[in-house]
Amino acid sequence: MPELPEVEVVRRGLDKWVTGRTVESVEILHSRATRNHIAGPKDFISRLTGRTVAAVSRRGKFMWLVLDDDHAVVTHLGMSGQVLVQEADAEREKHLRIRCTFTDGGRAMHFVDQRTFGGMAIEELIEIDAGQRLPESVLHIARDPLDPLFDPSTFVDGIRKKRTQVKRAILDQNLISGVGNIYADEALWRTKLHWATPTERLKRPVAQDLLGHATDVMTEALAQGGTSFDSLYVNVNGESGYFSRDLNAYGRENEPCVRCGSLMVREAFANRSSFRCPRCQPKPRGISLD
DNA sequence: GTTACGACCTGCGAGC
DNA sequence: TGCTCGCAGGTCGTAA
Repeated sequence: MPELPEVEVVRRGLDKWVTGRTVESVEILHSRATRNHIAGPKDFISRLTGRTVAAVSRRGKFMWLVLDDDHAVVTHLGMSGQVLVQEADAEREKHLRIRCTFTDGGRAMHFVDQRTFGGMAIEELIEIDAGQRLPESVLHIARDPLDPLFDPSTFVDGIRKKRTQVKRAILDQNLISGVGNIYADEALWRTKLHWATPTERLKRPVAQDLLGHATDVMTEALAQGGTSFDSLYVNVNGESGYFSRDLNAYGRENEPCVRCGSLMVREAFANRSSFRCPRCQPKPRGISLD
């Protein structure tokens, strides 16, 4: 889980270290890392070699290196992806998948991914409204709450029209992007909502409250360099963030709720885990979870 | 059109 | 000690 704050930390690091530099060589060490580049690894290498990085952009958990030819290197970290900026002679990581060097002979860019859910692909940039350009594979992703053009009313109307559980809704990247399992649990805890609350029962103020808490928790996490449970979540220099210390729900099974003291519980949710306080976030009336 | 769910993938820890 | 199994979970394709 790299979610929005962790991806933004990486984007800022890449913007600092890679923007303005020209790619000298590209090495692909695991073909799965470029599986979304339909034309194949050789085409990926030939398209990227010699190109200059003009900027680094992001929407939700997707980020992309804007190239000087109206294309972009779309990057998703998946569950365990890292983009590191390493000294050219640094020792290679065990799970190094893609390596780029630059013509200035400075630090190289390493895409490292243990579980290979992440990857890179080169796509054409497409002009959308507000003069923004997005890669095609990102067009369906909703704006994230840190986007200046994010429209809260679109989210509130959208979630109330859905017919699903509230946690499924806020994990839906077509409705709101950037939220993953960790920040979904934190936002629900702050809003005192059970994860299975039907979206059609959400009153407008509650939906607004949920959005506010989701935005707050991700903004706070970003200020601390993101959340880190282990060495998988790091910035481009390989350093971890500190927000895990401030989590109130995620990963706190059998620990006292910091609000009421009840023991937090972990429950199965959509092939993953969900953490909640049984007192602050009671099961909605009339809902069966069997 | 919308929602739910399985598959993908690897490292780690628990249990035997 | 070594093996098996469950778990972690973001996205996509498919089924309902």
